[in-house]
This record gives sequence, C-alpha cells and structure tokens, in this order.
Amino acid sequence: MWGANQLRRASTRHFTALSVEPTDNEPQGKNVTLHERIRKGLESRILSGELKPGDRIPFEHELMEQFSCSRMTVNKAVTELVNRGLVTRRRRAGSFVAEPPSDSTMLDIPDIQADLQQRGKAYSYRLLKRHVRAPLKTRQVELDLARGGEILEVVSLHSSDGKPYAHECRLISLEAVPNSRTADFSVSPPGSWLLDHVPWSQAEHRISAIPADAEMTALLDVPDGSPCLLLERRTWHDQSPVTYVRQTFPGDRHSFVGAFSHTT
Amino acid sequence: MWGANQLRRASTRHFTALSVEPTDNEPQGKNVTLHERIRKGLESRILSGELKPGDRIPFEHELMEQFSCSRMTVNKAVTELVNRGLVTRRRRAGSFVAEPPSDSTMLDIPDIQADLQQRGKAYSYRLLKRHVRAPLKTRQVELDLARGGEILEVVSLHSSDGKPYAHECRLISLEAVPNSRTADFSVSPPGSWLLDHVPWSQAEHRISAIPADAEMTALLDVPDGSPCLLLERRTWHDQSPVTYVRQTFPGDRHSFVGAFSHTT
DNA sequence: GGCGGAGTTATGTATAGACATTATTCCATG
DNA sequence: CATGGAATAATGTCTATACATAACTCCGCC
Repeated sequence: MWGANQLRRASTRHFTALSVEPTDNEPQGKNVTLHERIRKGLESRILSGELKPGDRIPFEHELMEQFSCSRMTVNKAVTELVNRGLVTRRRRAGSFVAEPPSDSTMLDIPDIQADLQQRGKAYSYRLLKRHVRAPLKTRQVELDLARGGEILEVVSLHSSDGKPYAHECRLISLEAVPNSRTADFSVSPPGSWLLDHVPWSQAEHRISAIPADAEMTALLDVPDGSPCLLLERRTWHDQSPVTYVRQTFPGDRHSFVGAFSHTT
Repeated sequence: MWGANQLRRASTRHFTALSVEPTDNEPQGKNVTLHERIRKGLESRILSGELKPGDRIPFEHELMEQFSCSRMTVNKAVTELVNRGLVTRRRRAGSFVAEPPSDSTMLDIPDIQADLQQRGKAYSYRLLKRHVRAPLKTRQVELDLARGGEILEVVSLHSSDGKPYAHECRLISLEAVPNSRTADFSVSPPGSWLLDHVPWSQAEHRISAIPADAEMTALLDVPDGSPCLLLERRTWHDQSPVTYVRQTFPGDRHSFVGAFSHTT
C-alpha cells in the first residue's frame, strides 16, 4: 500500500561515536562495572574488525577465567551484545560475531536489488565511470576521505525493469580500503562490495530535494528541473572515513518509507 | 557543518508491530521465559498508557512476590526496559516510566522549534485552518483514522526567522484522541500537544520529492514547480491510528540529516 | 556400514544470598 | 531551629550453584 523502499535498521543509539569517543583502552576512572568492561572489550574487538562476522568469541568459561569472575557476569555482557545485534549464540557451539544486518535499504543501494526483486521487478546495474584521482581541495568531504592519499570515484546507474532507478556517485577512501583499488565494480555495485569488506560501519545521512540538472535529465529520463530525491551518505569504520555516496532518485517515482517507534 | 534537522531516535526494533502482533494477553504456548513475561507485562501497561511517564512501576520486591521469583529475575526484566528507554530507575526511590524522548526531530515538528532556536533562529507558528469534518471516503488513510467517527483537520505554517519553513496538514482521529476536539492549536502546533497527550507511539514515515503546486508556491514563497521535500507520517498508539501528517519543506533550504549505525 | 543411544559441552534460565551505593527519613544533639 | 549522623529502603552488582536444553561426538550393537 505504501510500498517503495524500506528505511530499516535505522538506529542512532551510537550516533555520538561520530563526534566524541572514549579511546577505549580502558580509561574512565574506576566506576565501570565488570560486565561493562567485558562487553566493551569484546565490542571494540568486533567493531574494529579484529573479530569478523562468523568468528567465534571466547567461551563463557574462558572469559570467566580471563576476568576471574562468575559466569553470570560474562553472560550478562554477552547477552547485551546479543541484544545489540553484534553477537549470535549457538548452544554447544559457542557465541559468534553476527553477520551485519543486510536489510538496511536506507544504508545501501544493493538492497534496492532485493527490494525490487521482491516486488517482481528486474534489477540491473551499469558502471558509468571508475577512476582513481586526487581529492578536490575545495571539498572537505574528499579531503577527509583521502587523508593525504587518493580516492576512488565510481559512478553508476541502477535500473528497475530497464528504467533508470537511481544515479550513484561514490567516493571510496583508498587509505581506509586499499584493496578497493583492484575490486571489480563492473558487475556488482560498490555498495555491496563494501558491505562485505567493511562491516559494522556508522553512517550519516542527508536527504534533500533538488531539481534535475542536465546530466540527471539525460540519465534518469526525467523532465528538466523536475524534483529528485538526493540521498547523501558518509560512512565511517572505527572512526575513520570509508566512503561518501550521493544517490539521486527521480522524485515522482520513489520515496523512502520507514517505520519508527518511540520505544527504542 | 552538515547542519539542518536531526533524524534521531529512528529505530525500527518494533516496526513489525504495525502489521502483525501477538495481542499480548500472554498467549504463545509455554516456552516464554519468566523475565520475558514480566517484561512484557510491564511493557504493555506502559505502551497502552495505563502507566504514564513519571508513574512509578512496582518495586522489585513487589514484582518478586507477584511472580514468586527471585530478585535477579525481575531485575533482568526491568533492566531490559531501561535499555529500551521505557523506564528509568532511581535508587531508594524506585523505578519509573521514562519520559518519551523529545529529540526525535524526524518524528515531530515541534523539535524544529528547539533545533532552530539552538542555531539562533526565531521559530514562529501560524494556524491556517482548523475544523472537524467527516473523512473522505476515497482516502483510505482518513477512513482508518475516523473509525466511523469524524476527524480533526489542522493546517498550519512553521517559520524560521520570519521565513516559511514548513507547511503542515494534519489529521487527528477524534475517536482515538477525543479531547483534541477542544485543544487550542492557535499558539502551539498540534504535534507538541499530541506528544504530551499520546506518548509512546509508533510511526510510519514516507519521504518524497514533489514539485511545489500553486498553494505551496504562495505559502512557502518558492518558485512554481520547484522541488519540495514531502514528509508524510502516520502514527499509531497501541495499535490504533492516531494522526496523519503531511509536511512540506522547501527543497533548496532544508534537508533531513541523521546518523545511523549497523551496530544496533 | 549405519543406526541409536549415552555422554559431553556450551549456552539458557533461574535461585538465594551478599555487599555496595544512593537517597531519603528521622532523630538527637548543639 | 538547624545540623549532623544513624537507620532505612530501594536499586546496582556480583557470586556460586543448579538444572534445563540443544547439539555435537563417540561408541557399540545389529
């Protein structure tokens, strides 16, 4: 009935991490509880990428020994990580780093693919441009990404049933993701590649409405000046910028839909 | 630097509640754990409005007795409610239903007020129209809201530093919120009134880009046909529709910004 | 070989008790 | 009357233990 994209997994529990953060090497005075220290220790190992999705985290009895505490305490820490979606547990087998949620349409384009297919549409993708270049000195976003090095620019077009669905211009930090230099983006979009290679990232989104310029008019097949939805997203991994993407959707054909609740 | 509105507290942990739900009168077989039953019991009393923000929930020793279980078990249940933001605790005093978060700009207009003031802008509000009417039979949204009765329509304009900021057309279910019939919306917007009177609601959002029509051109002071951001929101309380709102922002002046994270 | 059951292991839930912390009440003393 | 301090009552954390449950391993019997 309301249809269109889903805006899911949009949570801001940790959004402060984008500005300030406590450097993690167990500082903060003394009044940190034990289960919190255990949780934060595991959490930072997961978020930093040391423990990757699918990896087993230490058994509860190992953590008991390591922190010389009771099982209830480590259980509380791990249970909290399960609640936050970072960990899944399997009886007899152990506890494992969870796969990052893939239903975050708002977070990345490739889910448009799943979304479209769910609604019986054909998804297709076309690479328009791909090159490595220096950041523009006038664009702070590009300088942040480059961090002294170069950036990879990937421009592409996503289509639904053969009709243009979204235009995407993406910048990737070669500093943060060096092996993106040799990745193949001619078949699948960079978004899905990044999701596989850089899980557990934070993102900042900006949605606005803009008129179609000459380029969009041609690529998206819309009248000149017609309203388009512009979605900009900057993504970080472990405090360092990873990618910036600018996606343009024809405004009359698409919208972002999401369900929210006060209750978390 | 990125400025603009904040898209906060946007979480979808419970978004399935909008479609299916388990009616709550403790069904589901037998394999429901005790702390879950305790938590759900309190949760439904809070979400239904029986326990309002500021109310004290039973002491842990009372819950112990009521469910004849140990304190650790009720503690686990209440701790989970704290994690979800439904409850706050004060030593010696007890545990209380939390105030609903007010930083949810995306969820309601009145926070634009706070947002603007924070950035040194003057916020003003003007009521354009207000009347009670029957739902249009051709609009499913209005029929859902009315539930056999009438609906209240409130049209208003929000301004920043004297310049139009957003146009708002709101429908309120007189069935779900009967005392809105006599509420005064000439000074403060209906959004903030509703937040005070119907806390703990769920909402479904839709963001799209549309061209300004003649009415918006005049009210928002933008060129004819220029892109506008349209935010539609339907809100439920305890499974029943409360309000539908349609907010139009000049696209060149505003955007929605939010920070997200995979990690919850 | 394969099938089934016993044992093993790690998580899942719950208990009873201990001590700490915080904030309130209330009383005694100056 | 004010003020300091003890008693009190709630949550905050942690322990040691128990039993349940799921899933895997291994071994023996047909």
